[in-house]
Amino acid sequence: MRIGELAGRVGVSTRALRYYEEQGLLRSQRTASGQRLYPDSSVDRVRLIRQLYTAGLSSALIAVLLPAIDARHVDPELMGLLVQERERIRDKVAGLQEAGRRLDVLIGLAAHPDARPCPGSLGREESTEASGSAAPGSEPV
Amino acid sequence: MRIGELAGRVGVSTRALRYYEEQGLLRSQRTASGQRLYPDSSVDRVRLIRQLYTAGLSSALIAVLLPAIDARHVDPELMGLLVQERERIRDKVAGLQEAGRRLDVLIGLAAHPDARPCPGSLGREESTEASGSAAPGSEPV
DNA sequence: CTTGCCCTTGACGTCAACGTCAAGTCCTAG
DNA sequence: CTAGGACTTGACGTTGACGTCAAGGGCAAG
Repeated sequence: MRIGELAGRVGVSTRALRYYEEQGLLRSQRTASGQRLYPDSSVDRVRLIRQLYTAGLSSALIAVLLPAIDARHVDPELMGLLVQERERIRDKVAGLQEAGRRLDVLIGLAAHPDARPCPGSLGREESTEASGSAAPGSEPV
Repeated sequence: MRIGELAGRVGVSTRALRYYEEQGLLRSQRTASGQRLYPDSSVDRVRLIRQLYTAGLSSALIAVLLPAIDARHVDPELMGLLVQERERIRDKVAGLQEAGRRLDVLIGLAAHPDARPCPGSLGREESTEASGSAAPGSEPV
């Protein structure tokens, strides 16, 4: 298939596909006149690329990752990056879930305006400071 | 405290703190000479801002969100954005976890090079296509 | 008074993943 | 043959959250 059809199937722009190729993430055959031709497998391939992008991986890392996925083999120097990136993803998930709970509290607040939310579930948790020297009132946020 | 101390405590740059103020996320008192002064509570405040940022929320949304958090009340027009953003976070978490599992497979692959990974756990899942018209060999990726 | 560090505003730079426009080529339908 | 849509490369624009540099003021120690 040509680039427009692939773009339409996956739901990305043709610009993006050319960009992926430029970054070494995607290859293509060419017709005699220079137009790109893709096999059907490119659909899944681009979906995988998108998935890695949305996981926050950079083009450079994806570029070294894809051959490892294809060969089902990682060499040790890549291994470090992989473990490190895995940890980053874990942290990111935790942060997202934490923020998600915050939003849930706010959303539930509107649904049940009477039920008081758990203290500290909306920020400023450890307010255990008995701040004595501050002039009360007129304190900024 | 002044801006440098706040930055040091939270672990962000002074530039970031001024940027937050510029975006309406953070306020400060000023000394007679114009230097910013923050109460201790700003430490938690900035941590909360960082958390919302890392959750992928924009400055604009955080700017309308923070007063709602403070007042523990959301008005209906904000409510829509909130639910929408909640859904976006949920999707993002799912995408991240999926990519995390992919990385886990690769990592485990290096640890146990013999155990064969589950088919499809490394991309190109539904390869159930018996592609008949493709010339075998010399097909691009 | 000077040294030195912290602070101020203003303005321009950065980076990544594309969007967008330009000028020309390819190809299919009628 | 011609219209028009799909394609090519090249190059510049965009966006958000800051980084960084410039030029100057504030302030405690020696």
